[in-house]
Formats: sequence, C-alpha cells, structure tokens
Amino acid sequence: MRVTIKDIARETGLSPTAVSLVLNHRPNKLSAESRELIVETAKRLHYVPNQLAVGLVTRQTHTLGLIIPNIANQYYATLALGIDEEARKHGWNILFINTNDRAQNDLDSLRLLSSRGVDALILAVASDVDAQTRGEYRSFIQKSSVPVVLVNHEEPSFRCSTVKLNNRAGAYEAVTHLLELGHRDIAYITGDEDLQHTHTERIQGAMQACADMGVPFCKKYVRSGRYTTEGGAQAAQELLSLPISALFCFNDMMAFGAFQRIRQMGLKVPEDISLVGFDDVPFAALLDVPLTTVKQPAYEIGRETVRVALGEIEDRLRSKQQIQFEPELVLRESTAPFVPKP
Amino acid sequence: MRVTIKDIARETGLSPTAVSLVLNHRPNKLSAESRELIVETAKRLHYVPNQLAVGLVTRQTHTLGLIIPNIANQYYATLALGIDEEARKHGWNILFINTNDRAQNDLDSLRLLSSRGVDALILAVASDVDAQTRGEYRSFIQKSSVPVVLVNHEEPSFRCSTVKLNNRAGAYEAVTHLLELGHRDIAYITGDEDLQHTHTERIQGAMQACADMGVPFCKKYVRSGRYTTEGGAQAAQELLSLPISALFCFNDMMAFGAFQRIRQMGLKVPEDISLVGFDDVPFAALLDVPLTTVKQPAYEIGRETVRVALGEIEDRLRSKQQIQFEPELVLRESTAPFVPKP
DNA sequence: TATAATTCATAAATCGTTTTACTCCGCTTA
DNA sequence: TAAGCGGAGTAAAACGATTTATGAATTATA
Repeated sequence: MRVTIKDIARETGLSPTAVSLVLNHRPNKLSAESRELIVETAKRLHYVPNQLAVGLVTRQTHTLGLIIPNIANQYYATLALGIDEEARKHGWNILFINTNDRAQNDLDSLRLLSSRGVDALILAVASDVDAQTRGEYRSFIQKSSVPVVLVNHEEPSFRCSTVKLNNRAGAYEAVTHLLELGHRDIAYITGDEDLQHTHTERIQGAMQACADMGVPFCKKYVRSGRYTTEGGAQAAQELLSLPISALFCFNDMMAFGAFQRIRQMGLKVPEDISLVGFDDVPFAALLDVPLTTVKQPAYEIGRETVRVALGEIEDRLRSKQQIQFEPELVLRESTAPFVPKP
Repeated sequence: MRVTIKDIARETGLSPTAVSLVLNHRPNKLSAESRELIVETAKRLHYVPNQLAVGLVTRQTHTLGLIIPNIANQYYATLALGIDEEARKHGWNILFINTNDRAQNDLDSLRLLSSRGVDALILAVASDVDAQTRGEYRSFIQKSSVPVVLVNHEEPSFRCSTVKLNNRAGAYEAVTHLLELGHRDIAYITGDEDLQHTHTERIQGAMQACADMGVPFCKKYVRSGRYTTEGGAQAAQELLSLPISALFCFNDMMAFGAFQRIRQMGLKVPEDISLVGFDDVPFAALLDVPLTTVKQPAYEIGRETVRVALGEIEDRLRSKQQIQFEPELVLRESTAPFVPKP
C-alpha cells in the first residue's frame, strides 16, 4: 500500500496534523527538530500525497481540463503543446480529451472533466455545433463552478473568456493577396455553412476583401467539408469541375488534401490553381509546393489561453477577456499570378 | 455548490446509502418507487458524482496516465489518438503529459500521475535515458502499485509489458532496399549512440542487412541528433560533406528536416541522395518528393497498448506481455537506383 | 504563589463517496 | 404468543488528506 500521512505520523510519533502542517509549509509552532524529523521521514518513506484526497478537501486539483477536436491536426498539436508547457510552468497538469471534432463529445467531456475536479476547462469547440448543442454549451458554462475558456472560437452568448485569432483579418489578407494576383474565380473550402463557427468569420473576411476590391463574391464557389485531409480532397474534387483559378482552404489539413487531389487530377499548383491554406502548421513549408497560408501563432495562443485560465482560477470574478491574435500571411510558392486559359 | 449525494438523500427523504446503491446499480432491497424516486431526483438536480471522492474510496479512477515525448510529432499524435479512442471506448480517460523528450520529465510525470490515482501508466520513454535515469525508471516500475506499460520501446530489465514495433526488421528492410538499389555509402541519422533505445535496434537491423549482403557497415556515416526536424537538418548537413549516396533517418520528422537541408544545399532527392524515413506519418506521402519510409501502425499500436493496460488493471498478476508489430516498407519516390558520380 | 504567557502540539470535523453490518417492523407459523 | 423471517432501509466507518479550535506543559510575571 502507498504510504500515507498517518504512516509518517506513526513513524515520527507526531500527529497527522503536524505532518500536514510541516509538509505544506503552513505556519505552525512545531519545534525545529520535529519539523526536520517529519521532512526527513517523509523523504525516507517516499511519501507522495494522494492528490485525490487533497483535491477533495482543498477543492483544488491543480489540473486543467483540455478538450481538443483532433490532436492529429498539427495546429491543435502545437496548440496543445503551448498549453501543456505553460500549464506545467505554473505547476498545473492537463487532463486531456480528444473529441474527434464532435460537439456531443465536447459536452460529455465537459461534464466528465468537471466531475474530475479540474480547476478550469479549456475548450476548443468542435465544428459541428448546432442550435441544440449550442444551448447545452451555454447552459453548462453558465452553471459551471469552474472557469471555462474558449480557445480558437468565439461565442459571445457563452459569456466566457476567449483566446483566438482574428480570423476575419486572416481571410481578408489571403483573399486580397489572391485578388491582387489577378484571380477572380476563387473557391473556398470551409466548414458547414449552417453553423456559426470560426469559418464564418473567415468567410466574412473573404467577402469583405472582395467588396473592397469591387469584385463579386461568388457563393457557388463555396464548399463545406470536414476539417481533415479527406474533407479537403473531396471538396476540392467537386470544385475543380468549376472554372476556378484559385482555392482557399480554411485550414492546412484541408489544403493538403486538396493539393493531393489537384495533383491526382493532373493539374498543377500554382500554374493551374493557386492554393492558400490557413494555420501554417509546421509541415506547410515542406509540402511539395510550399504552401502559402495564413499563420496562426498556435503555440502562443495556447500559452495565452492558460494564462487567462489561471487568472480566472485565481480570481473567479475577474472580468471575461476576449483576446485576439493577429494573423500573418506567409507567402510561399503555392500562389501565382492569374493567367487566362488559352 | 455542486449537488452531492446528500442533497439527493435530503430531497428524497432517503439515506445516502440508498442513493449510492441505486445510482450504482448495486444489489439492494429498496422498493421500486424509492428507486425510481432516486433516479429521477438525481436527474432533476443534475447530479454528477464527484470522481475525486469515488476514486478515494474505490481506488479506481478510470483514468490512464499517458506520457509522451512530443505530441507535435505526428507519430506520437497518431499513437495518442489510438490510445485515447480505445481508452474512451472502454470508459477510461487520459491524463496526459508531454515531456519534451526528457527522461527527467518522464520520472516526474510518473510520480505525479501516480499521485493522481491513475489506474495504469502508459509510457513512451524519452530518448535521453542514461544509466542513472534507467535505474530510477526501473525502481519506480518495480515499486509502482499500478501497472506500467511501455510503448514504443523495450527494456527487458524493467519487467513490464511492452508494445512496440519490430524495429530491427524495419531498419533491415529499409537498408536492404537501399542496398538492392546499389547504394553502398549509406548514412544514418539516429539517436544518441551511448543510449540504449529504439534506435539501437534500428542500427542493429541496418548492420544485419549490410552483413547479409556482404557490404561493410561504415560507422563513420552514423550521426546522432534529436528526434526533431531541426535535429535531422543539422545531422544531414554534417553528413552531406561525406561521399554518401543514401540517407536513412530514424524518424520521419528528421527525414523532413534532412530533406529541407538537402534541398537548401542545392542537391536533389532522389537523384543525388536517396532518402528513407521511419514511421510513415501522414505527411510522408505529401512531401515534395513523397517519402519512402518504414511504416509503423501507430494508431493500432496505441489501441493495443490500452488493451494491454486494461488487461493488467483487471488482473494485476497477469503475466507481462511483449507485443511486437511488424513494420512495412512503403516505397515512394525518395529513393532511386545508385548512379556513380561522373 | 497564583496567574499569565509562551511553546509545542493535537482532536476532531470535513470533503463526497462506498460498503459492511446492522435495525426495525410487520407478518407467518407452530 | 413467541420465534422466525422477509422486506425496506440506515448508521457508521473508511478512503487520505486539511484545517480550526483547543489543550497541556513549561516558563515568566506580578
């Protein structure tokens, strides 16, 4: 059996109270000898406090719950890395759940993590939120006894802190770039149109860019798909039957999928199709044709999210923050000036 | 405050015992009405059991501790995905720690997770294990009150179950392939030579392949580096000053780094250098020149690891298993027949 | 010498569950 | 009418900590 505080009490001839006080550096009136004896005995017996018991009484577990759609997406992996490192730096741990990008799993995970006594919840919302689940999220967050911080995604009605990218600006820059290259028939691969999510902001940025350049935004060139390589490939296939010259994918994974499919169909990037991604995952630079993409500082976003969460743990009444990072368009080789088809 | 079992007891006029019994479907002598009343009240009040308390008394938390060197490496991300999904399928959760590939962090994490009452520990050992830390691992595992399962890496002296790839066979196949293409001056980018790890097995496989083909194995062509893109790039740079015609990197991340550096130095893959990786992460196929690599079934390895862990949780005395998956050499376009320099 | 102050320490309640060993009550049955 | 029994339920200990309030010796002070 594991050694407990009682074992140390017995061994030293002191009380559990004494042991707890000393080991936690609480103000106490124990003699120097007693103190030393306790510390030494604890070390000798390899005492490690049972955190379940500690958590039960202190109501603090020094654990953050992390809910992520898909850890195999490098963007989320990098985000998770930032979260993990910043948390550890402050002595917090991560209880992690991968939801496979399903809102229902988000909801289950929130409840589960909360029953596990995490001190805060960091949530990267799945992309298939509908009216029903949206209500459940809101109600959970409202009732939650621990702070919830949304990362990546904003939802004003949820009334919680948010750390995210300025998605609008990112899409605006990307589309402006394509327009300046002379492209007019730009297609978009996005998330589900009916859902309010990150991609909605991106679409708005795209529309704004078109408007500002006086170019009509063609809704027919918008396809939605899952945020995966396969989703991108499939949507790209459909779009390539249309007379488009550029393709803007709302994440790099989809861009990779699209890229593969474009190549399979005997077309070339950027000669036949200019391709732009979103996220700038580490691999974007290594792609066959290095990918022009909108960079998100994923690692930094992760760290900042943790800072916000810890801030709210420390002061539960602190006002909610809406933190926005600015994107940066990274120009590589997957975009080129438009040349009319002969 | 969160609703507890006592609230339900008060609300229903029954005892906490009754509530617990009914909600846990334990055999009990309560009347059908009482039972229903309890269930209904619990639902109405949104009762969720406090898992800290449950864990404290039952000594089961339905949580698996997962220790991973680097989640930004797609191999580990995929592994983690397999672990997460299989665990969830059986109702277990994951408490996750990223160690940044540092053995000392492994050790700290083991203790920490164990103090958090995980039911088993899944450990992908960091690559910088030395004699000192090796001893600490062994001693922890030996004393641990919960099963520890090693994934990815074998260490007979640890006396615990292991799930891993047949690394020897993987390297053997890869090198045989290069030899059959006519390459004789093959360089290797591996982990630290002094350390006993996965890469040791791979080196052995490589040597065996050379021996079987009657080709001398040149130790001068072996470089060690960190298991990252940067590590690969740096080691590649050093090796390229030598008269080599092929390069075998012991993981795909290093191969990506090497690939970039090769290109930066004005050389071409596979014309000037044949390049082989290890892992077959999803991006390997998307690389500029799609990468020939040794495929590890990472997702399946993850799932199997969880099965082994759950097996040992169920029966602590079950004999330790050594499970080995077989690799598969995936031929793509980064290797070509050797042509002598003019 | 009685009292106050100081020193060193602990008893017991608590956190939210689970689980074991009862209790109590009314009805049969001999 | 006493013993026995089944049905319906509960009291209390335990898990391993933390924390508040209290207490016993000893020494200093009036």
